[in-house]
Amino acid sequence: MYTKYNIMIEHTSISEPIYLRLKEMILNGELKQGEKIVQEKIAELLGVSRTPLMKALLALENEYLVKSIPRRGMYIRSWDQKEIIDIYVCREAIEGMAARLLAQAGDKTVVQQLKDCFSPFQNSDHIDIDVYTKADEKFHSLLIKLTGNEPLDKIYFFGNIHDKVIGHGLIRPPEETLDEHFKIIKAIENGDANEAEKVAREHIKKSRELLFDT
Amino acid sequence: MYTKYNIMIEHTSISEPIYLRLKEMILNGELKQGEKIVQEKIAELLGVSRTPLMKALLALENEYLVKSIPRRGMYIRSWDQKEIIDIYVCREAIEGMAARLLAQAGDKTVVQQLKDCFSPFQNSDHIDIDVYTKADEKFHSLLIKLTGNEPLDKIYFFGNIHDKVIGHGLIRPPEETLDEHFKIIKAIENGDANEAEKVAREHIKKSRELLFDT
DNA sequence: ATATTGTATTTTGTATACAAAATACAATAT
DNA sequence: ATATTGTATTTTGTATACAAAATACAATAT
Repeated sequence: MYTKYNIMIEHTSISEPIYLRLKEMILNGELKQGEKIVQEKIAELLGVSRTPLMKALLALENEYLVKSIPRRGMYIRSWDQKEIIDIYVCREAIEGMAARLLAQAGDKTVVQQLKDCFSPFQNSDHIDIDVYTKADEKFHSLLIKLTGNEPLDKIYFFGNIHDKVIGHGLIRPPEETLDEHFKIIKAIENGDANEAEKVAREHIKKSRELLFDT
Repeated sequence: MYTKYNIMIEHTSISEPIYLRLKEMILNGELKQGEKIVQEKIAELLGVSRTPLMKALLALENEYLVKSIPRRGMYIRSWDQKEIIDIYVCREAIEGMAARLLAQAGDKTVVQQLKDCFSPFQNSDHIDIDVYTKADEKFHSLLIKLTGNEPLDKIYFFGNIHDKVIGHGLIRPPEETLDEHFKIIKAIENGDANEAEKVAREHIKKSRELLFDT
């Protein structure tokens, strides 16, 4: 037990750091898929009470990372093949629309930021997979964020699940996807909304089709 | 105050009825946009404590109906013009994809259910606006639900905001939209995925453009 | 008259107590 | 040996207490 109410001044509420820690624990596998979250246990582990923990868990439930069964408890979510495909279909719709919006907006700084994600790999003969994976994640979340459409960003919580599902790797090699990324950026730069949406969608679709041999 | 723990056996938790009641209160205007939710007040009004109320409020926050400002409180959300447009853009992406999926699925019962929404109005010379509004809401939520894509349904919480925003009416007259609805259904029936997505999108887009003269 | 400060009141965020439900597991019956 | 019942233990859902932060508002200074 610790002295009440006189520590922790770095944040507005402890729910937030709890939320972040739990998310980290889920994504890096400290908490395993299907595992039950016994509230008292996790609360003690994190040195907090159940109230802010519950708040964090509800937020994670909304992001599809935690599943609650009433009166039974909260569980780390696991995804079967159908759910993963369904999530990729959502991504296809969301990212496609994002690419369209960016193409319509015609903002040079947007194009620059997207290019910056991949410039380190452009003339490199060996691409470090871990670095590229990070860049890829960055690119996809940036694509949504840069639209400035807050609701669109809010419904794009699938990015997290993505790299959890495929186990910290890539579905397809950088040689293949790097070019697709540039095609998306190019279409945005050209202000070709239809093309931007089309290639953004195909990019996601190809990965989905390769995840399982659909 | 009421006797503890021995009433209310019709549901697994009281958060749920609280959630439903609050949602109703927000949508029918009992709670006004921008209004602060003083937890103790609402909890007393509903005859519950702050704990399950908070749970309900967090769920509503995730649906964009409530906005939380840390340490300040929870407020009924209000939407400015940009947000409403952004929400319609999301709907365009989601409903467009839903129509595509249904067209690909080629399920006759799906088509029938969609037709059933509007069959009462087909040969009628006078359409009751309230009845038609209900049918319209039903159609749009059904379009998503029938895909069987749970994540897609989860991110489609904008339907609520829709009729809140426009004040329980319709943006465009039934004469205009009824035909569009049938066009969407027809494309789904024909299994024409591209056409289905296209007309579903145009349908939303037209309404968006009419909401404000964009 | 307006701005500033200080105090009282309200409200939030968190911890905790406790009843009811769920679960574990031993004792008993088949 | 397996199934069933009953009891003990664990865990959840809810209410509530209390500190700290936010707010309201009166008293004082400019």
